[in-house]
Amino acid sequence: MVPMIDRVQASPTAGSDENEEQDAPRWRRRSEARPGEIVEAALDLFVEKGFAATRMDEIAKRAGVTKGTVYLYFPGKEDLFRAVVEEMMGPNIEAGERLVAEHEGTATELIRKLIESWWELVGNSRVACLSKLMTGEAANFPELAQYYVDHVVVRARRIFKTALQRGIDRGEFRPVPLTDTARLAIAPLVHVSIYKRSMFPFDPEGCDVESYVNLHIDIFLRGIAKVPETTNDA
Amino acid sequence: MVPMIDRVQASPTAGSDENEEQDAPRWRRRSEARPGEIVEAALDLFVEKGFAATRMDEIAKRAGVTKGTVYLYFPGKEDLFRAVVEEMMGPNIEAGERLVAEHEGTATELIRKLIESWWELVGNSRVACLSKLMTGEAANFPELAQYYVDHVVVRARRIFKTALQRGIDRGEFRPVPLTDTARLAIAPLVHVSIYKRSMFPFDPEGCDVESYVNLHIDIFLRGIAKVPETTNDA
Amino acid sequence: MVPMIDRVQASPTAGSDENEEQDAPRWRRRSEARPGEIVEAALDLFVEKGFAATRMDEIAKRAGVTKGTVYLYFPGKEDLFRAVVEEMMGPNIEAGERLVAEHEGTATELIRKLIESWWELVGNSRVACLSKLMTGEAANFPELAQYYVDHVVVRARRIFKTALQRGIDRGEFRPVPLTDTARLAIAPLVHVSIYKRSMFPFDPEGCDVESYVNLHIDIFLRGIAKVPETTNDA
Amino acid sequence: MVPMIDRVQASPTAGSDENEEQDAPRWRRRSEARPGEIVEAALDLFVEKGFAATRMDEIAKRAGVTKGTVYLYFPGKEDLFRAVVEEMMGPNIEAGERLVAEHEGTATELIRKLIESWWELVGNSRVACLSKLMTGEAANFPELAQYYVDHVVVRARRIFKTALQRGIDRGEFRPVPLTDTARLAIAPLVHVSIYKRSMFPFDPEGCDVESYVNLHIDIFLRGIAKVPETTNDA
DNA sequence: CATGAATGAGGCTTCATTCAT
DNA sequence: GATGAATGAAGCCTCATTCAT
Repeated sequence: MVPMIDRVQASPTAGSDENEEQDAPRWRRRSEARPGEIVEAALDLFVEKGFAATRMDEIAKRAGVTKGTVYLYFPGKEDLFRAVVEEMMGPNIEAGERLVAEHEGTATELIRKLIESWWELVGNSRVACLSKLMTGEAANFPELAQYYVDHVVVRARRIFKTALQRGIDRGEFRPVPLTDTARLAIAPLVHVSIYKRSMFPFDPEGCDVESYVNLHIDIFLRGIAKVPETTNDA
Repeated sequence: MVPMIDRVQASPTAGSDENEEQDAPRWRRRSEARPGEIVEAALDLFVEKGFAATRMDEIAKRAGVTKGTVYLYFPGKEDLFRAVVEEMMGPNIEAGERLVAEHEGTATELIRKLIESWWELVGNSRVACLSKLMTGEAANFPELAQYYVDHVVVRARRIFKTALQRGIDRGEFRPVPLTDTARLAIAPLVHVSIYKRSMFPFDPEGCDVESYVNLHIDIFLRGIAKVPETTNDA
Repeated sequence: MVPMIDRVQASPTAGSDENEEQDAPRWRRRSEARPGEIVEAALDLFVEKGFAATRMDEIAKRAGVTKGTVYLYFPGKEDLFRAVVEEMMGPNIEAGERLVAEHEGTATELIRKLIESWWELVGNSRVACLSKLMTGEAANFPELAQYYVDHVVVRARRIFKTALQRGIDRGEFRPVPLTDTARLAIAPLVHVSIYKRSMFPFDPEGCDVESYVNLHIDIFLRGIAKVPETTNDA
Repeated sequence: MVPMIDRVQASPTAGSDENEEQDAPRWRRRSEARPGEIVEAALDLFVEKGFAATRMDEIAKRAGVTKGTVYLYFPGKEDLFRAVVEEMMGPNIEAGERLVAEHEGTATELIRKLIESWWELVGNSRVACLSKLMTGEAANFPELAQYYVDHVVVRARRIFKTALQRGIDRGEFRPVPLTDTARLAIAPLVHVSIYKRSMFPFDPEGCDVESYVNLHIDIFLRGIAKVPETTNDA
């Protein structure tokens, strides 16, 4: 039983009015924070090991509680999983949508900004875990997969399609097919955020994601840029 | 590719060691084929549902045998998993390596050929499942992940790095950083082959992978092409 | 009977030790009533669902308190069960014993009175629950079962045996075997009070217990009555 | 692990072709008998301790198998319970129905025969356990209780009602209310068969059920017999 | 006193694995 | 070889019990 340690790591900002001294009471009432901590712990483990390979005990221990406590807040393992997914699928897409709506300037700049802020807001945060999670569990949770595709994947793609269309209209981009091009704008980002959470520790060639993303922006924008005469023959 | 199954069912006369006489069963399972069928079945299920969520019963049933039979060929579930992974990580990289070694012509052409044949040989076949499989199970099978990264990921990347270097040397490509650019050449391919086995059934916007891959080649090659004067400011 | 509950809610001014001042709560639960309410709630549920299938939460909720409170009054679930049983096995037999001791008149009248008053005092009240409870839990609480048999069953049977003996002595009844006849006098009563708490809700043919009991008295008394010459040959 | 002993006790007639010598194989294939043995074991324990208080391990051990084996034949504990109940509610009522249909002779004789054969066929066998079982679990398995009442209780009562009506028509019996009288004919039988499985071990006054049943027949038949002039006023 | 969050032993159930046939 | 009944360790979940507030 190491609740203190875990708890301290999980909520470093919690406030210093408790657990400062004395002889370790078995537990402490903190009901408001609990569900959140549990979801966090569950997210980490589900992403790392998958749904089936994650034991409820592990989740509980990482959240600084015991098995039974998890069941005070979630009816079962699947419900916890759903809660994790739903929690992550919150308001993150909206930022991108606002960016597109409010942008004034070239579409080139907009695309650059979208990719950069996607990485900042999403790719780097725990929300990016969602990609890996859903990729692994789509077959086991079809209705969640559907929801994820509809509310995250397609929506994110639409943002890029809008920006691309604007660029084409303004004469900045070649007339590229919107859907697949949007996919190609996003694919390297999603891929790297999945990769980061799976193969990365084993890859001997390190990767500075920042540079990687910038390189992607560079190549991608050049790749779709309007040119006077065709340089390549494809 | 499913070679074992095809061979066994499609060419009943091939192995002449035991079906030569008697009352003509149309074909007879050759016992040597068994492990192959089991590995095939296991691959499908592991890829679809993950290692932990796949039951030995299912694998056996899909392979057309009973649970006990699986244990005649594989000491345990983990061993079967390793066998699956190892079977897939076979000779597929070599084709690419030969392509690079033997290619005569522009690097642009080489890159195009590499991507196209990657898709044909790998991305389209069950070997591409490996990406999804390893992505999901890396944390649970670290030594396999390490092996996979070393023998597949890094090696594939090296092929592209070689081709890129050649293009830079010949003045076809801008001087791009090799590793990340190689990653960006591959990322959309791996991503789509993973996506195809997870979210695809839920994506309302269909995807013609052929066009997608060609579009990727097009944008990518333009993106790294040498240009007389800078078109974009990045 | 539910005396505790009635008293508490019906006489808010009774205990003047704590509700004398302030903003007039209409009534206030007197802490002495608590254990009684809990026992009542527990009885209901134990009888309905059995000991093992009854949760402490349910008992607490039905008693209007929380789980923790139950443990202020009873050390554990088994202790609560024992308390329930002991509470019910109180002074109810004595009424019958007094009836027999004080009765002046025919034994026929006495038997009739015993059965009628048994139904009024016992069969109709929650004490009759005890039959069902002990029947179901005898194997799980042997020492309680023993106590119950000794102090309730055998004692009740003795009452009837005494009455029967008196009737035989006075020439009202045939010389019947005392023990089994006493059993036969009681069996339909116990049976109906158990039945009422289990199958009754499912029985499409309703049952007016009053008539049933009177019919039993009638048939039973005719059945043991002394007759000049045998009508039946058994 | 003591499977042999249990198995030997559970099926003494099984046949001597096995387990005679040698070094005790861990288990032996006997799939046809298994479900029956498990139901038997489950019945015993459910009757003795109730559904909730009976552990699957116990059932398994008494059936001479292990926990997991039970789940090869029954999907879960509740299903096993249902199977037990349904198994017992088989063809036992029909014997009574045939008896009534085929009887030629006095209604008095018929009633006597019904009660006697009820005890032989039902009261004495494991089927009588059903009464205790359903009495205890009615609230927890309402649909089973309903089924039981409809197919056993009401049907058995109808048999007696028919016999009573015949006796009244033939002038053997007084005009008694059919339903309640039928109940009174059965109540002592059901009660004793429940009692036998709960309080009996604790009752210091032994009970020869044979005599008890005969006494019941005697008193009951005298009680409903037609008499020249009314002796009692009820 | 009363609360209810937290605990953890114990039961139900699954499933990888074994082994007599 | 192949089978599938049987096993039993391990995971999910419940709920009697504890205890800081």
